Amino acid sequence: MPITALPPLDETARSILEAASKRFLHYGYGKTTMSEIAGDCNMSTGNLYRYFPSKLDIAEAFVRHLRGEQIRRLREVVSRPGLSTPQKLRTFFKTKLKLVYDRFHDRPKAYELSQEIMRERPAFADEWESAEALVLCEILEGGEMTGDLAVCNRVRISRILQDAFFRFTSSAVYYEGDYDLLAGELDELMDLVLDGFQLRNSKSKI
Amino acid sequence: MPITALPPLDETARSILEAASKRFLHYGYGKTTMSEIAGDCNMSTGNLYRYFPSKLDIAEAFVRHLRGEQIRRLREVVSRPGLSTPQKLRTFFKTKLKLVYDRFHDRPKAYELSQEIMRERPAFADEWESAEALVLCEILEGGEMTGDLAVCNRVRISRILQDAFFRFTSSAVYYEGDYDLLAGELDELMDLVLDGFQLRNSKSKI
DNA sequence: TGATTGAACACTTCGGAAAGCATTCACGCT
DNA sequence: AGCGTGAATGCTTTCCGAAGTGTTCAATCA
Repeated sequence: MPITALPPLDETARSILEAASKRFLHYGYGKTTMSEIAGDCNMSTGNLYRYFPSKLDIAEAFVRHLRGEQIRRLREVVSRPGLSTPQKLRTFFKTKLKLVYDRFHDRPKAYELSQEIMRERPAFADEWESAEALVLCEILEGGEMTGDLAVCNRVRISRILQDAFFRFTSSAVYYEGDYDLLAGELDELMDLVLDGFQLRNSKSKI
Repeated sequence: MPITALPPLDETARSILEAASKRFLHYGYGKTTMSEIAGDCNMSTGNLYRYFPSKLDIAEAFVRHLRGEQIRRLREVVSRPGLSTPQKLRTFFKTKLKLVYDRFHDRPKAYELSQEIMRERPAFADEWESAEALVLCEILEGGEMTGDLAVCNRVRISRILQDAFFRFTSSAVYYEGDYDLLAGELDELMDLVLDGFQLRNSKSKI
């Protein structure tokens, strides 16, 4: 099930989500209260619970939305015509770096919200990693078909790639790191990884 | 200047450091007071400041000692005779994974102390990364000389390798990850990286 | 004179009471 | 029945005075 497959929300639920999202983005999760959300929607706090099991679930729905957009974006840049498999892999991770970096720097509340959810709902973090891995798998599959890449255990290799580029997609670094520096290192690591793939491909063709 | 080059400490300073270390390991940094350390050394709190500028500096001296041991250990396993350059690289990162993993799991106070210092003294974290990079550079240099490796910008490649294996040496993962799982992924990533090096080496020989 | 002391100072942490919050539920309203 | 309410509940956060702690320094010691 793709991460973007949200259960459809009725109109009331959507207005709750919208009101909550605005406050989450502006004031942060902790500084937003259920009564404020209820007030924005002209309803009582009790009624919110008819539509969402808890405050955290409202936040999760919102983050799910944000993440869905990210996945869509990654899929989009990667499926642009004329890109070779190596170019796709590079684009994938560079786009991800840029997305996380930008979000961290100019939408700090959204960033903080994601962190919050990931801590409280580890399963959601896993789901998200899998959704990304799926996009990687598709790139690898494309590479195998065009002969750009040796046949491999795609699921496993996706995981290994996620490990390899973890530094550029984890938040730990963004306090210290300047974007161009990170992007430069990402490029060089990608060069090395692609050389690895190239060797495997030429070997497998013998 | 290697990380192990500590300014020599006079006897009083050493006894302070020893007393403090015991308490840090047993009770943690926060739960250890200057008066306790002073009491252990049969002196007044004021006198501690003749030997260390602050409590944090005592802790730093201790962590510096621990880290020095780690570097020594890494250097040792890597310089065992009969190891090829690829084997050295693999051993380096697997040892580091094991060191961090073990410390996190069975010496939590020592781990917490390191984290504390790294947060308060980012410069120390950099120094530590550089000290490790130096060991990597030496491995790469050895590889170039024996022809196992193409000539490269060793400092840069060391950095890239640190990036690539960041996930296995950062702490973020140890909450979730089981050791064998991590070690398995590390091995596969190393396979890929080594394939990359091999391609570069064969190319450069043409 | 250089090492050492311990009281003084400013800052942080702590504990318990008060306020605020997410969540529930018995009850209207339509 | 289904939508909605708002007071009641129990948990968490916030205050704020008191105790504790890192650091300094004028005085003492050897």
